[in-house]
Amino acid sequence: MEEQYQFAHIEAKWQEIWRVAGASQVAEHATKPKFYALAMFPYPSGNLHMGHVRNYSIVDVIARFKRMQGYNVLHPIGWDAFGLPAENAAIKNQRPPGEWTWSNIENMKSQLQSMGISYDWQRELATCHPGYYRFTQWIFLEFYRHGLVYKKKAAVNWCPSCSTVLANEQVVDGACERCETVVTKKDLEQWFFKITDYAEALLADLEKLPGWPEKVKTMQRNWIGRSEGVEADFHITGRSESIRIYTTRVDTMFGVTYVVLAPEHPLVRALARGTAYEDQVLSFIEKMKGLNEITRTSAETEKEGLFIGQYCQNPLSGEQVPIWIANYVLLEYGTGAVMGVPAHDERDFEFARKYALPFPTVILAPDKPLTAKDQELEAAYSARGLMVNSGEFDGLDSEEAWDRMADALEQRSLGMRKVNFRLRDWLISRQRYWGAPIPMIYCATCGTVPVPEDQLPVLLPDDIVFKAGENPLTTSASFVQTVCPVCGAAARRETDTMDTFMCSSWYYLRYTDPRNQDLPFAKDQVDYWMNVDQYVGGVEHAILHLLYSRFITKALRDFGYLQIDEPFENLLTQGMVCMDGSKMSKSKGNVVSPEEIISRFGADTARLFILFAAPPEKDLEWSDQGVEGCFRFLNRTWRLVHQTREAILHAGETPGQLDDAAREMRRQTHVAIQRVSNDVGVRFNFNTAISAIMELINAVYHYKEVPDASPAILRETVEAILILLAPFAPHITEELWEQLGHAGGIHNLTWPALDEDALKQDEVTIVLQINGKIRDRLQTPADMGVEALEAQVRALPKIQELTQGKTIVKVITVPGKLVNIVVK
RNA sequence: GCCGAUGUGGCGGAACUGGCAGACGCACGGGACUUAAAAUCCCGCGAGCCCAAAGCUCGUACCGGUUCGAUUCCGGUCAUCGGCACCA
Repeated sequence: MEEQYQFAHIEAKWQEIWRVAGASQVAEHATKPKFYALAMFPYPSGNLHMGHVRNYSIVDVIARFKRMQGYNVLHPIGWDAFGLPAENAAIKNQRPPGEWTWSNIENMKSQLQSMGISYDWQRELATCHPGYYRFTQWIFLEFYRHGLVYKKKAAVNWCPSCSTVLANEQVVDGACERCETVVTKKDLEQWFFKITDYAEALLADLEKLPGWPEKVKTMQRNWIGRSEGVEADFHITGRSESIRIYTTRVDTMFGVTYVVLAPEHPLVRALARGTAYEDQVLSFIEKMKGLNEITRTSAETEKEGLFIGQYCQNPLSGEQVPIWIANYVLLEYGTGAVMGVPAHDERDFEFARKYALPFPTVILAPDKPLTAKDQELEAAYSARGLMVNSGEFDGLDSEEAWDRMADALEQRSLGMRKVNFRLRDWLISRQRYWGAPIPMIYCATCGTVPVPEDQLPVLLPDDIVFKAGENPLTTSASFVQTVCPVCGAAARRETDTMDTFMCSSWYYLRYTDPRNQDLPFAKDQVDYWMNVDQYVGGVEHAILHLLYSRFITKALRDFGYLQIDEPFENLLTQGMVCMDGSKMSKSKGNVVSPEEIISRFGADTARLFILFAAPPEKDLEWSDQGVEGCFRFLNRTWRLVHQTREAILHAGETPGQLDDAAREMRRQTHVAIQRVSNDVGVRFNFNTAISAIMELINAVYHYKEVPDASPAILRETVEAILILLAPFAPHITEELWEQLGHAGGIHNLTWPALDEDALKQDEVTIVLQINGKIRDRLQTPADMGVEALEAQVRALPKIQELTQGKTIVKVITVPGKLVNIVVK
């Protein structure tokens, strides 16, 4: 009776052996090419979920494959350990957030280890460890030193439920991306990172990332939102000030019939002061303040506005136009003021129709007759066309007029070309405890003073009170009260902590030198390992994490700490793990726990299924039966080795003379080597790689029953199966490799080389078509010439019958594949 | 509204450069083994015409085009998903 596949025993055995041996530890290497494989590090929520399993299985296959190909592979893991859930748990349990976090890390670490992933555990890091966040603070200070951090009072996004501010990127559909509470606006003094200084570079360098999915690059482009336009001054009639507007359609400037300011625009109150309009204006402003962000900025909200009693002058036409305020103009974008061109802008059109403002046409559609009356317009015309009613610019094409009018404004010093971005500066302050404290001190005499580098880290205090709705750091007297590093007087510490995205924007750099006590990373190490050759994670980070990381990398490069322009060479965004058509989530109750699957079938089965069920970038539908199928496959592999083991152990070194069946078996082995190498190494289609191995197993099951099956060929095939399968199912293959009498470990082998000669076939099947429709098939020698083949095909009775009475127009022959006879 | 992606059997998916549509797996059906069941092994499995076979016809969301030949290329339509959305 043959031995059973005891996955639990085998997996525990090899995990211990690998752990003791430090099997995946790496250091810089003088000659081997390096490869940096990275999965987005997890938040220590407490338990691994299937999304993690998928993410880490994908990267592990890549890492193991690259190792076998001779690369020096860095494959690290760590914990994105700061954040709100720990703090909420602290409030609930009245225990410190660190306690919750570290015990979660411990638990998830053992779950991760049960998956048999080839991490270099020596490099493990956690962002909540003082040895790490010390350098998060260090980076903050570097940015401060270089003028890329500033503090300003602004109307910021506030999540009432999380009681903290949020970055623009963390507001999704007007709600908090974490808890989905509707975000409000609050005027607060906050710390910002000047990501907008890098807007142009962040946009332009997307071109340097051919290894990124187009989808992610498009999302970043949209988020950065570059637009080319003109700023122009409309002089306010009877006053000294001007209103500066921003427009991308300077060519429509002769069609301006009003100018609109955002209600919050600083000029508004001044312009209304003491006029008959003042009361109305003030109450309109109040009304706008009361609206939440979603209704305020939604395109569906009806446009609403108010004339404020003043006029200004069109800088090009000289015309007087009324000044309005309206809800659809945003203070934060451009100059907070726009010109209204109802005939050529959809929004202005809607607004003008509501308030009976005129809409003169200044650009004619190419096919539109000049007779069309302005008031009969049914919609704004926003495309290019012929300039009319535009003074000296009449008759020009609108695109040419754009440049001429911009020139005219610049010459008269009434305006200038301006590039605008939708991207705003990154708000990094958080009114929370469980994050890296912002290393700044407020002194009554010296002002805002950075904490000196040698005083880092600014440690999180323990003497705090956790209460909902309050920043816990403000309750720690020992933390708040400090001395000024400049003058030594009593001073107050900054009590805000940093956005956790700050911590996760540089962790991939720390892995290259994780225990450095003096610097976030040493130059030679970071230069050796960076950049990340393959990064894998969920598409939900397309903007937040991936944009911030690119920014931090570029800035650190400019400070002289890095040589790279971009952190992540290749990016793979994996799909979600779904069940019953929707993403597995606790709230939907459709979760399958990795722990349960691993205990029932083993880690190898779990890994294999999650890689086999779908290509990595697509969503994956969970199937319990599919898991069982993969388990069956591994059992089949196990039995195959045990059934052929005796023959293999006694096989001679050389196969000798091969018969047809042996040659065909050998061919199939090398077809599989070719396919798996390409699918894993080039295409990242792990599902088809696994299919190819399954096919090879099916083939050898038949071959081993053939009389006189060659033991040497059996050995080559079975060993190839194990090696090809090793990156996917590391434990079972390691065990079976040992059982076949090999020492030294399957994962230390070199990836099998392809024997091109073995792929050659003596005979091939040729498809015979008439007018493109398949009529027959023909076995021919593989090396048959085109003419001989065509002659043979024409002579076939079936082909003769089908072409009888018709004229053969031409014959198309694809050697080794098909012959198509075109008849009339 | 704009941008991007996707659409193939009962299901997950394959077909890499325009050349045998449906590999591989799941489910299902049949058979072998077994006292029996499980496990395992073998065979079948897009639809229609047909008792069946041989054979023929249709078939990759829909309509059309290019081509000897289209799941693949081009134009249009529809549907689903994702991102952005009063950004001037």
